[in-house]
Amino acid sequence: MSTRRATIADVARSAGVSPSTASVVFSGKTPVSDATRRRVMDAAATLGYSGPDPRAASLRRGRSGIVGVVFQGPLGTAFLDPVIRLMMDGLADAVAPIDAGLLLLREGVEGDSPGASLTTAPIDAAVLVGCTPGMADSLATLRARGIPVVVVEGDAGPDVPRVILDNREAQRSLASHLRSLGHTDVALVTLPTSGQSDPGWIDERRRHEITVDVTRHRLDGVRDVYPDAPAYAATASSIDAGLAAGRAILGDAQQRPTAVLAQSDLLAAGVLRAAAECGLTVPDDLSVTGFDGIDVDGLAPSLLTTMVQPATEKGRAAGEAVVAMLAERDAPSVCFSSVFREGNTTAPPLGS
Amino acid sequence: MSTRRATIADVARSAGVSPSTASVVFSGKTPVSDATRRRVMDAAATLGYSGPDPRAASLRRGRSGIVGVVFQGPLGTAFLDPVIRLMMDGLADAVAPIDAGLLLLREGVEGDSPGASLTTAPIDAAVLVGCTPGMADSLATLRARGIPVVVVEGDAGPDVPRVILDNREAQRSLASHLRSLGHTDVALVTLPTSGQSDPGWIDERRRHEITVDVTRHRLDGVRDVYPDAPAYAATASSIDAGLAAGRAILGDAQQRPTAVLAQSDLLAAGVLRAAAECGLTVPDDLSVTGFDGIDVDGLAPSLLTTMVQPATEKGRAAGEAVVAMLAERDAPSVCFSSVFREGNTTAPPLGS
DNA sequence: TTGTAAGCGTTATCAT
DNA sequence: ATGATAACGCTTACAA
Repeated sequence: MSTRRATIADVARSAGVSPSTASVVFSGKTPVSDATRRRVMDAAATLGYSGPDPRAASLRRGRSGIVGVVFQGPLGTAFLDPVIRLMMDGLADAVAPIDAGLLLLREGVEGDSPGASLTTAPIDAAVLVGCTPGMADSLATLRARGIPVVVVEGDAGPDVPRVILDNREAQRSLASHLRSLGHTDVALVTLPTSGQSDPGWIDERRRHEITVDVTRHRLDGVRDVYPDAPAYAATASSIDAGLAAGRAILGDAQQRPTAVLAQSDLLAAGVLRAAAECGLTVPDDLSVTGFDGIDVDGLAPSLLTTMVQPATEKGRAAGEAVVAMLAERDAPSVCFSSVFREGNTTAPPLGS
Repeated sequence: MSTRRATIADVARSAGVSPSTASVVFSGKTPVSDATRRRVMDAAATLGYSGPDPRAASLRRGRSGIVGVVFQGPLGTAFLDPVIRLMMDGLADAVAPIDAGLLLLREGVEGDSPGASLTTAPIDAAVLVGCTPGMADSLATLRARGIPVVVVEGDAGPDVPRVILDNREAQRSLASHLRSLGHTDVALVTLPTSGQSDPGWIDERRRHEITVDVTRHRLDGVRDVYPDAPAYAATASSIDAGLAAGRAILGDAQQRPTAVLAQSDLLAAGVLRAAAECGLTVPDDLSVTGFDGIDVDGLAPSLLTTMVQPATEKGRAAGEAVVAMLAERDAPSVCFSSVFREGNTTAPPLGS
């Protein structure tokens, strides 16, 4: 019993066939006689050979079968967002046909690159998630390596296929819905305005410092209808962050809006809670809208009036773009539409 | 301008050095004179060479720098569990020093293996998450490939390092707490009893079909104190599943327990909601305990009485085990202890 | 259907 | 500090 693992050459020799034949038995790329196949498999079993070494195969093929998924924050944080989770499912689905795995990558930490994964990961393609401050760097790195990239919910220039949502229009629909109900005094809760941002009212200055596309576009959508609606930025897309924002918005009984537009369902759930704290009945005293159309665990029987976005589809589209690019085909950018869903959290303002 | 990408040999030639020297400039494994380094870097820049091809490097080195993380269900579902998310963070942390990436892998689908990722992924080690039905198969595959494995919350036999929790003892602490408060009539809500299971009461037969270690051990912990406590199995660890279970348990006003032990905080949050539906005040009319000690988004101001488990630490330990094994060192199994935390959801039963 | 041969791009070892 | 050389284990034209 030798110390080194058997190679396909060993198997071939032991089976009395050529290495190429043995290779083909495993890859199935060429017909092989049953007798030969059996001999090879037997030899493999005997030698404890469990198939071609993926490292060698990927060098030879020029492909690793791995797609990188690049996030900015801690992984656990990224997956807090239900939309991201759904997207991952769609992505996994779409790359399954080419048998690709998903490698979790964190965007280069600022300054140095200690664990320079982006520069050394054996990936065939990459999916950039979200429009992040470091995206430009990541993109440059990837491009230098000649690795195809697709961006989800971000803008990486004309040459990079993107998968996006009609954020502005969708958010505008929600605002229009409120206006048609008769609301004139609304406020909004936005997603974080930058990678690292404090909660608080968005003034003119801060308005111009919004680096997160999604946040800006949805804000614009509201402003299309309510140009002067005050906006409060949350620190994350979570119920707790929404609760905090809701308290800030609803705290002053003298100066309460009749409706709050939250930029995500999770935030809206928090606003709902804040409303309850303030003794407000939704939708009678206050209307609340969300965004995403996910199932917020534990929110029932409330059903948010929201825009349902095809999150899984977005991931699938990104995956399909990757597959296309790896097949040397063109990958078009795609923009998905969100669908209005009326729940039980919106109604005409009191006294209208 | 040739069509093929520059290799390290091209760079070396262009810089007037040997390939080995150029290689060393990039790997930093051996001192190189400043002048030489500069020449090589310049040549690389000129040729658009962005560093060694990871595929070739990994073949040569015998290492890919990738650690596989094996789940059973859809990725998005796995990440629903906050404990898993935290574990991923710890894991990512622990493998960062060896600059390893995390590859998401799904346990072989039943029967055939269409996208046979486990058999062909270029991974140096693998982390199996949870005790799943298919674990034995995955393990066999990995073992045949000679890939080191560590299991989190599962049992893969004596040779496989494991990272586990004192589930039974921890759950027993909670039960003891309730007993010491005076509760004699308790019920419990368990995690799913198998990969695919319906919700419902656990009878003697089903009791023996529990394939999920965590579920069984925590159940045992309760039974150590309350041998006859009825148990209701949830379909998932979520607020909604806990709500459903809570309704089943609390629905009959004539036959209500005075306390419910849920096997996860999310489930407990659902039970809390069910209690509210039934008009019960917690903890006066009903005591509820959780398990995990996570921050349930939106649960405040309720604070569950629960066992706080070091989820991130578990991931870190798994990562450290991987690092050890890759360094040919022994990786010990570790068992973490959970810490009792008294919240505001438990109290003596009414009239005691 | 099977065999021959030529790399894929690196890096480790051992000299110098 | 640098260079020559030999693998690493596999796949795929192409030939037979």
